[in-house]
Amino acid sequence: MAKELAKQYNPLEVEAKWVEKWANEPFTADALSDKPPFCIVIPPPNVTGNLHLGHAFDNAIIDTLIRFKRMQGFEALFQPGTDHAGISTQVQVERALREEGKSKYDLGREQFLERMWAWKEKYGGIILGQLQRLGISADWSRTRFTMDEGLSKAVRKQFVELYHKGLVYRGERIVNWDPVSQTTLSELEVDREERQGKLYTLAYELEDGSGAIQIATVRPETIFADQAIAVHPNDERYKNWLGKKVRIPLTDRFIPIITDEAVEMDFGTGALKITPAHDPTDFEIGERHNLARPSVIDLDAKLTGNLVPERFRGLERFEARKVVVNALEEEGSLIEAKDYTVSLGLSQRTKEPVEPIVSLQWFYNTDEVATRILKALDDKEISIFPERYTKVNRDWLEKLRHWNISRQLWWGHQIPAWYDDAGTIYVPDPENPELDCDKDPRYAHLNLKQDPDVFDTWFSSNLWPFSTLGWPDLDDPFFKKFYPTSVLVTGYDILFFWVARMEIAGYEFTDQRPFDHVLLHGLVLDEQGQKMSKSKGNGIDPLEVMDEFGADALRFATTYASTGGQDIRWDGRRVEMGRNFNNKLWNATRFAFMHLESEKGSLGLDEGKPETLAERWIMSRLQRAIKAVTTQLEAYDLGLANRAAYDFVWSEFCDWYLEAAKPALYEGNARSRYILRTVLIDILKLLHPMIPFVTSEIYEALGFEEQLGMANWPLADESLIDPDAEASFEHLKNAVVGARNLRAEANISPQQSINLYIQGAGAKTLEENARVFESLAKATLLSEAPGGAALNQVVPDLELKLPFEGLIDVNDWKARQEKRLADLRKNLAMSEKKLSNSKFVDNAPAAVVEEERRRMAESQALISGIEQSLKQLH
RNA sequence: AGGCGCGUAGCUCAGUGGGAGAGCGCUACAUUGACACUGUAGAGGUCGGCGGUUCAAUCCCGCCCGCGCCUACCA
Repeated sequence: MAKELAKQYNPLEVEAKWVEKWANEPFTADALSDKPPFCIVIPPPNVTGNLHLGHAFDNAIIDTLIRFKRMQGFEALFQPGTDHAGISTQVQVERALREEGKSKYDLGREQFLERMWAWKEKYGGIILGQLQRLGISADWSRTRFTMDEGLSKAVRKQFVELYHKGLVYRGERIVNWDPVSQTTLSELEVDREERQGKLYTLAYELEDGSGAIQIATVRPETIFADQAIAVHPNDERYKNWLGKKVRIPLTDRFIPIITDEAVEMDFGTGALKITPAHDPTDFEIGERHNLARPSVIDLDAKLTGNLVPERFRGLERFEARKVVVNALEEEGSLIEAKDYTVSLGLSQRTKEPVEPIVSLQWFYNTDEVATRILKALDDKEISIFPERYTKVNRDWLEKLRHWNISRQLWWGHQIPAWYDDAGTIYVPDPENPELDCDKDPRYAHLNLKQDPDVFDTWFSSNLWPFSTLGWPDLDDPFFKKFYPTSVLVTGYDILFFWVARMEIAGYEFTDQRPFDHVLLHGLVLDEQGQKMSKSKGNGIDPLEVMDEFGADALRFATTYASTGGQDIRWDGRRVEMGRNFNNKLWNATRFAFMHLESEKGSLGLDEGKPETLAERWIMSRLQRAIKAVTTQLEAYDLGLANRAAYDFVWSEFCDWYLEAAKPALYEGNARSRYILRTVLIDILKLLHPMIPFVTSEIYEALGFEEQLGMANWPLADESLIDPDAEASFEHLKNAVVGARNLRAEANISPQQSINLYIQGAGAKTLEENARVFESLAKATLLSEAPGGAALNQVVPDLELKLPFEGLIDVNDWKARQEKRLADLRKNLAMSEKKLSNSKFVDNAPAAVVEEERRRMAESQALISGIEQSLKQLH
């Protein structure tokens, strides 16, 4: 087992080796095993995307949980895959085409899709390779893609069944149109942004010449599609005008004045122009009053149609606004134009202002299933971490609108609906959903054309937790074993987009929750606390980070920063912290190996119980660390688990145990070597889910054939928890720190050994562990108090005397002691005040009162000790 | 307009109803046989402000100030 380990840990070499191993021999899951299942499906990244920090963060968390559970004895499945990501993928290919001077229409649908698939083949594997670089233990033999055959069947089944249940329907509704990508968008794909605009007040003259009604609008270019002017039914100002007709400015068309409760009386003039085809609110008002909804804006966002005076036709909407406003001013219909902040809807993908248009689209009515999910959330069928997001989830479900599931794209699942010449809809039968209607003999006499549109991408990724496991094949062993999945881990920003829609699909199609738990984490922000985005160019490339510091360092930073669903401001110092820690672990291992080598092949270890104080202490502390890390990982508190492990390894194992064990180890003590090895192995196990590479490498170097990821998670042995040893070791530490402090005060060089006399209640422990103490403090214990000049150091239960004749800055030393005294006296006063307060003594728990008494005694002892040593100075 | 989160050491952040912690940075030492991606000893905070509950508040409650995010059909 002896291995030469480099003095400094080199993650690149080590990680490359394990990346290859885990890619070629992935952690496969056995659907038929007896072990309890634990499954997490990956939030599928865009198939042609590149790894960014959000992915790295998310997958590091997932993999930490997966590896932890696998070691705990669960049959763990990390289900990987990618998403076809309709718009953003198609946009990429169209951009490439444009560089060739072509459009998708030049190629036609079939050829264009061939290009899309070629693109997918070329770039589709990149992000998975990048995820492998992170060391995630996904079952790569089960990689899925939303447009795989099986998953496509699932989507088709979803649509067909919903259609026959009457839950998806085709209807004319107002939708968000992106004139650039030429498709509709769901509410969630539209970002709201505040923009500086104008609020125009326009006068509409009454037909009878008795005056004019004034309305306020930010979109004067849409007046040509106006169908009415609406006022609030209670609005006294307009009572006498109801039913009268007014003329639309710049035209000779007249529209009625109606009432509707949606109108806000105190906004603007209290009168609202109703343009059903170009505004969602107006559309609803129009529906209530059976208004027509003529459109005056086409799909390229240009003014169009007979209602538009000829001189305005063909103008782009924003250009049209300027021209129309000028004309209104000339006509005298423009009363006022004041600055106004408008909330504008922008396409998430193209950043173009969205145009509300009336259009024939497919909608999914989720009202009923939403009610069911709300109950499930109340019943805790699904638990969300952090808990507060449950309410956010609920609020969204409560005011769900019907979901527009059709997209005017070519890349995706084409809608399996056909129309005959009369426009009648044909959808496959639920019993035979794969049979296209135009191939169905029953319809052979008809001229059927398939709907050219595809489904919203989320209308396939909502099935992900079960479509990846084999659904709709209910007998698929993976579906049976791993569904419902255990935890869904993702950023809170896609709670609505994806999580809620998986809940919908899960209850609709599998009649149960798709996951037991949802773990939502924060977003990774840049150093300034801004969201990272391509357009801002403020992104950090995780691949560069891994190349410089190692994937383990990045993963360390990730779990370290993962607390309570809080956003994470990027701070490279956390990665350095991880790198330094990995190096520390590596070097502690190098040290351990010096004492674990054996020429004869046998390690010659004494597998006994811990005996010395240091051994009892470290074994006790180890049990506590095991309990802490386990509990915190189980509670998804990765940040706390990380800290518990870090502190134990660095501040206890390295700083104290290794140093305390040195005398025995250098003598070759067989039990010390055994304890050292035991603790090291458990440390590797505790750290492995967070930093899998370095721990796997060391574990292998220790001579284990089975890789660490398959090893058993350590169980705390309560019998090894030893409060006496912990208290005694505390004395030892206090004494060592006190001695080092004395040395520093006296300006004695670290190489020079010192003599020390120690008295007090803790002195016995030190005498019993003289060798360890002398080694740690580089001191020799004196059996008698020194007669001459000495420097004193008082610590709890101990007083140290350092015989000292040399020169020191007495005033400096005195000043420090005085400051310490002042602090202690303050503490003492506080303790006295509390203990003399009968309410405190009566009400506080006995243990707290007892602790206060102990503290008071300690303060008193320390004060008198320090006072004495100050006196002796004179 | 509602909802949520945040405000703790110079910086980035943990944390708890019973005298506040980490990493980095800073000061001073140190290259003894794991590690300078290191060790040792230090300095540094009235835990945003004001009230309340409590024997006890940085932590619970209320109000206020600042920052951020998410929802919303005021044109």
